[in-house]
Amino acid sequence: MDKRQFKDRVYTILSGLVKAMANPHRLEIIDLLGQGERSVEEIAAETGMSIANASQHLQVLKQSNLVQIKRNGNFILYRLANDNVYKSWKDLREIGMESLEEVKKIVKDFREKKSSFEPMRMDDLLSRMESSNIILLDVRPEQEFKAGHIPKAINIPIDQLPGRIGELKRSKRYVAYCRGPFCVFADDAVQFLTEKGFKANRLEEGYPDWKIKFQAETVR
Amino acid sequence: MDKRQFKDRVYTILSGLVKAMANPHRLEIIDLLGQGERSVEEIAAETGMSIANASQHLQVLKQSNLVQIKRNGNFILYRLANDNVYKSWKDLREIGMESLEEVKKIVKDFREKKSSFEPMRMDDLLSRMESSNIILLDVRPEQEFKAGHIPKAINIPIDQLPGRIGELKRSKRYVAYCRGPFCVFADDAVQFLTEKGFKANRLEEGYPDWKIKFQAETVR
DNA sequence: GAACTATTCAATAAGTTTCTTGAATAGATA
DNA sequence: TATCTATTCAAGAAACTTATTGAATAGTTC
Repeated sequence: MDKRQFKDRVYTILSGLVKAMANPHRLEIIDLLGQGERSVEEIAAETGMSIANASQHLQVLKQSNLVQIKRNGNFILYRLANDNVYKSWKDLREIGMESLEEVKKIVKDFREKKSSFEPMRMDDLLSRMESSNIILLDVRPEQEFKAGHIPKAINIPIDQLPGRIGELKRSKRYVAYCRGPFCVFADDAVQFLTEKGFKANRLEEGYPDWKIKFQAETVR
Repeated sequence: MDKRQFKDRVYTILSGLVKAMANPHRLEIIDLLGQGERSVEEIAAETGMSIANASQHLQVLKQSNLVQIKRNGNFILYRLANDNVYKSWKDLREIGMESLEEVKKIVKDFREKKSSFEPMRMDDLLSRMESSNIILLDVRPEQEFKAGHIPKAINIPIDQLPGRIGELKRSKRYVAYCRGPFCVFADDAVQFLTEKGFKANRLEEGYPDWKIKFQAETVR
């Protein structure tokens, strides 16, 4: 095998991997599976796709070794094959968030309606949490919180927030996080809390970002 | 704009970015541009493509904001738009190197003909260089070495190596590196040095990987 | 073992990507 | 201003990708 053949083969295989990610639905699936395993039905419901279409896209991801399956009763559960998959998605997402004006604008416009405060970055949060009166609020569904969360966070799922507002204190600043930058639970929480007179920001990143940043070694 | 519209738009734009990377030639171009800027002609020559085809692929990368251009005399020079682009490619590459058996096998088979020693990882290298008698050997063309290299490395371009073998000492161990894991200059160097009775390994990673790992702050 | 149910498969039509060829362009040099 | 040269554009054929539909499957539960 000569140099050119070697390169052609390697780059062709790797481009196959990239092609498997190169679809809006499949990116959304990868982002969702960053939360933990899901059945085809759940994936279809959360992403607004038909079941047959979700299944087809999941086959593409499976054939490229980006996801793996496990049977549980009547359901087949899909999960990301390893942490590198989410890490790659995160990097691609960050190119978009940092250098595509179009993405920046859409995200900014969408959030502007929900909050006048800037989102907080994870690096800032961790340094501020020590000394200040910040409370970290995980607004994902209970099951996801139980599967893993940022230390010291309290869990009030977004749909329970109106009923549990009494648990919160006006003297604190609340920083809400959820699944990632494109998850809107945190934006909804910030909007609701701000309207009720609380101090609230969203965290730019979500739980999976914290996990790959700080738990990489322990997870392996 | 509702939640679903917001997500559809963001994921569609980001998938456009991923699609722009989802081609073997374009991945090779990104990898090459990790070394520094290049003209269309140089890119075509180094990757074995026709000029028209290289140009067409460069247009795709440019339209997705992955590369930028600069005119220099008669030539148009292409370069990566920012460090995140190489970082994303690196992560995708690493999924392949770590979890695609097919990639692992091709790389292993190709290297086996060149060397019986395992490649050294960057993390190992840096800890060993202090105390041991390792010499780091950059076998890229002189111009690339001058544009940036790993500290303490000496530069002997692969095509000058046979003529300059007298500069090397048999008491040392030589660790050769070049552009990245799929660059074969280092493999050729290791093969040559081993045949001449020197102790030599290749470094798994290349210069751009060192750069984004250790120079990220200074470059920004 | 029968019935059930989540998931996959197969076929199709519309849209997209790729490479090749040869012509066109824009900018630099003389 | 004319010439030169690197790069881009345009057109077309072949090969992929995608969503939809309805049928098939495989594994579980009763």
